[in-house]
Amino acid sequence: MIGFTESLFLKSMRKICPISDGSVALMAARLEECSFAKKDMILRAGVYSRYAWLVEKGLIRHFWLYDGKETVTSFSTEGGLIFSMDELYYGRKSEEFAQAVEAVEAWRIPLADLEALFRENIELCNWGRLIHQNEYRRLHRSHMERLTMPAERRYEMFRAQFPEICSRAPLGDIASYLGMDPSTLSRIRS
Amino acid sequence: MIGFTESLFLKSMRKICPISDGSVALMAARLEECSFAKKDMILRAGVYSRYAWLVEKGLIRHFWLYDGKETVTSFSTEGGLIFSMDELYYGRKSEEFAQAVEAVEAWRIPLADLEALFRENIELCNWGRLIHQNEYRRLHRSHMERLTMPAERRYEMFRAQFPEICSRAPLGDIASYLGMDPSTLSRIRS
DNA sequence: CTTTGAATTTGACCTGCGTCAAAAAAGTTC
DNA sequence: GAACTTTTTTGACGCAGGTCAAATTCAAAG
Repeated sequence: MIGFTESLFLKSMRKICPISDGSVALMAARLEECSFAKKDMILRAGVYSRYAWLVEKGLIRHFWLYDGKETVTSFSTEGGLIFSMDELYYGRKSEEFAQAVEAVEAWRIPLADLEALFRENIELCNWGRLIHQNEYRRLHRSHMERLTMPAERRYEMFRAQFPEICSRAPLGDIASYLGMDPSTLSRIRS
Repeated sequence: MIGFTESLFLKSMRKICPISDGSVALMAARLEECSFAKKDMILRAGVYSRYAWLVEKGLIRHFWLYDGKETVTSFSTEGGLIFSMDELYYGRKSEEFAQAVEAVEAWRIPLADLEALFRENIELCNWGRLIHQNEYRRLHRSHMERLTMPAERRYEMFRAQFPEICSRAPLGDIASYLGMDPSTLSRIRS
């Protein structure tokens, strides 16, 4: 894999907010390359992971297991940050799974190091805050769409906002994310 | 109204994380008492509000207006912080309304001052972060419930988690929050 | 290639919940 | 407390979308 300095990941970090070379170096010093094959679990519910992953390539789906049924809560792709919020913020075991849908290349960083970087470096701290805020907005919007729009319209919205994911993720996962049956989504698509 | 130092609001702040008397004083210096009658709008979509409100007493509902239809997104009560995330984080006009359901007593603080407090004071900053995280969790959970549970179960969950709001808010608002028809909730209740 | 299992499509049927409407109850205003 | 508004309850009915199941296409592994 290419170095962090030339990575797609760093590019997308810098699209969000300014990060000086010094801050990049601080971060890069903690990173370790790693990769996952299709279907590998990156996070598991009921387990401490101790790491966060910066996604350079690939597609990940996040889901809940509830009453034996999977519910997809979000997707991550190039530029995404994978971690268990339960663990980073509350020191609890994760309630969510994260699984590679496509093969994934990433850097991993110990959660404790990430936390320290956030605490000590204002640029990285702001980056973390902005990631969190954007995630909140996505969820809020998706919740509203679920409450106010019929299935077909929800799919259109999704396609408009995430065309890339729409073509890369399997139908079943998208249907689950949108809160509808796979058969319903299949019918909508035709 | 009583002083901020003896307020319920401060008590509930300190339940979330430690706040020294010094930080309290910093905050108190910026506060101004204010109140709202039942049905008063505290935030309006399409408008800059310039303030945040610390709720000492009363009940507020937050909602979206979409296609002429209101959708309740959350409730705030004693100890809650009311502000437009669109404005504080993105400098944009609010997309949400906030309206007093019961008469409200609160302190208001200019958004710019709140931002400065967050930026400069680590205790207040952490308090802000925690509020935000809790809000995210609530939304996440509520979204999952909507995706995975039938109407009746969703109401039970709501009642278990927010018994207070459940008895104070009108049926119509709770139904909207839970994403069901008022008539459905009325039937569930009996 | 062939096999085997998973994902998607398609059809027939069914049901939870929304819609519409009207009556009853509760709250507001003068 | 009478007139009016708003909220809640109740009933009849319909449909979007779920469930079940079988057929088909796709993908991975040997």
